[in-house]
Amino acid sequence: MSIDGYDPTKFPPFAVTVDLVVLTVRPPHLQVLLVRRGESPAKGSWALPGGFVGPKQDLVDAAQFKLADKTGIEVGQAHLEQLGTFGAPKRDPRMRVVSVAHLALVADPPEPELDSAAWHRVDALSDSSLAFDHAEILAAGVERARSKLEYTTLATSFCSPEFTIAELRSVYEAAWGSALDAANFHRKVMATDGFVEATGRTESAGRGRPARTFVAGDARELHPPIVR
Amino acid sequence: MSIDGYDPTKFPPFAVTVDLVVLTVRPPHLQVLLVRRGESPAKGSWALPGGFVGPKQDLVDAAQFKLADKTGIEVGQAHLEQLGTFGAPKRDPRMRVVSVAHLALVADPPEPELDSAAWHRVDALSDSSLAFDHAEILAAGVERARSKLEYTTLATSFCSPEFTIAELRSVYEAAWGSALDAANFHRKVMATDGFVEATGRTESAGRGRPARTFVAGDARELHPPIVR
DNA sequence: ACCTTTCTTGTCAAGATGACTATAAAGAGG
DNA sequence: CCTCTTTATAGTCATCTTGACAAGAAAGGT
Repeated sequence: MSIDGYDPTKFPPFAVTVDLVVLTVRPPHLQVLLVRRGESPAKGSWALPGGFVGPKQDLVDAAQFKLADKTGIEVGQAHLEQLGTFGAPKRDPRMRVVSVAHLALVADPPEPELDSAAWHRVDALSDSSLAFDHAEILAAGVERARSKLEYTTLATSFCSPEFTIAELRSVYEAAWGSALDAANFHRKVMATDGFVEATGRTESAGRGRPARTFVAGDARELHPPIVR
Repeated sequence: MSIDGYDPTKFPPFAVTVDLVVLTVRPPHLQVLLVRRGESPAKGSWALPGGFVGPKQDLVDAAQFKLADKTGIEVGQAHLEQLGTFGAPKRDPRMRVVSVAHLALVADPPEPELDSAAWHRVDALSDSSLAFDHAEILAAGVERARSKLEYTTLATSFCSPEFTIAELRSVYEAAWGSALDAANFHRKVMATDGFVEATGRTESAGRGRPARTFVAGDARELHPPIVR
């Protein structure tokens, strides 16, 4: 090893993968996309979608590719960010695998084509039902999403392009698992410049007064935050 | 590749390293520990300390080890967290290297023993003066630290075990580069349960009324946050 | 026509914030 | 020893934000 500890010509062998925590909201539930493993180890149990990073592939590109593969969602249709890297020596029993986990937030996803993939309620999963350390990764993803709802405008990523304030509120309620006061939420959202922009149209949800519809604004951070 | 995209027995070859963003506050400046590269590429330029992850070494252990190696700071003496993973295909010209960056916050560090390591003011570094993509990693670390000061009690990690409110305030001022109202800061800190705990002692800084000293409390999050 | 439902606006008291003033407790210098 | 300067800490007050709730608006159901 060089004095810098940085001579990659003699490196220990690692495999690098991406794993995806793909979240969506179907009120009143927060859901995650899981795939059933077809091979050992942990054959038959549910796992996060993931795969190898190609030799010349950027990390986020690998995640984009896997997301499109599993959900049909293309670049720009979903929010995608790096979540964290999980590389405990024994996390995969076969060899040393370092997984760069990514968090994806999607709106109105189609049902998965494959039987081996399905949406699961986050609050109905037990830790032991996921393969490898995926329960830990999922927990990190859910906590990241929950906290980013507080101080960013990311909630709009869970909504269709055009949405009502009530739909936006249902995102918060599903993610946080608690009810918010509709009037105060409305006031708060409207008071934040660039969070949402009115379309001028309305949408009737069947019963009750029709709601005005909005599109996402260009603000990315919330000052002040929406508190849990 | 298996149907899961997860057969690590035929993996593309990656090197995995850890890089460290080690920050400290020497009022009124936020400083970062850099090492001068002794080898090509980028020989002679400054870089973040880092090194290989051992074949059976956990990521955070590799970071701990490097931190102790460069600063003499042992486990538990500093805050250490994973920052993010940087793996662009050409970030190292020699081969594919994925670096798991970590953020360390230390108090009162000793001067580095080696000439090849030194503390640098964060606000006096130009992007082009750092090797590889280390300017990007440093920027991510600084932004993480700045924002965590807002909503966590991490500022105490930059202080000696026993500190005054003014010292705590100087951490915020150094990190954010702006002055805070001493009276309001004092009120805010004292109003937050578990942020600091009084020792009963005082400490004279030469001139002015001596300040009461405190130790870090057991709270980890700030409700409400201290706003920038 | 009336009730129910949902969206939206308004009210009000309590709490938090920012700017500022005032007092306390030390050292410095005559 | 007595003021001046400096820093720490306490207090004041107008303004802003919040949470709880009431009330009006606009639809569908019966």
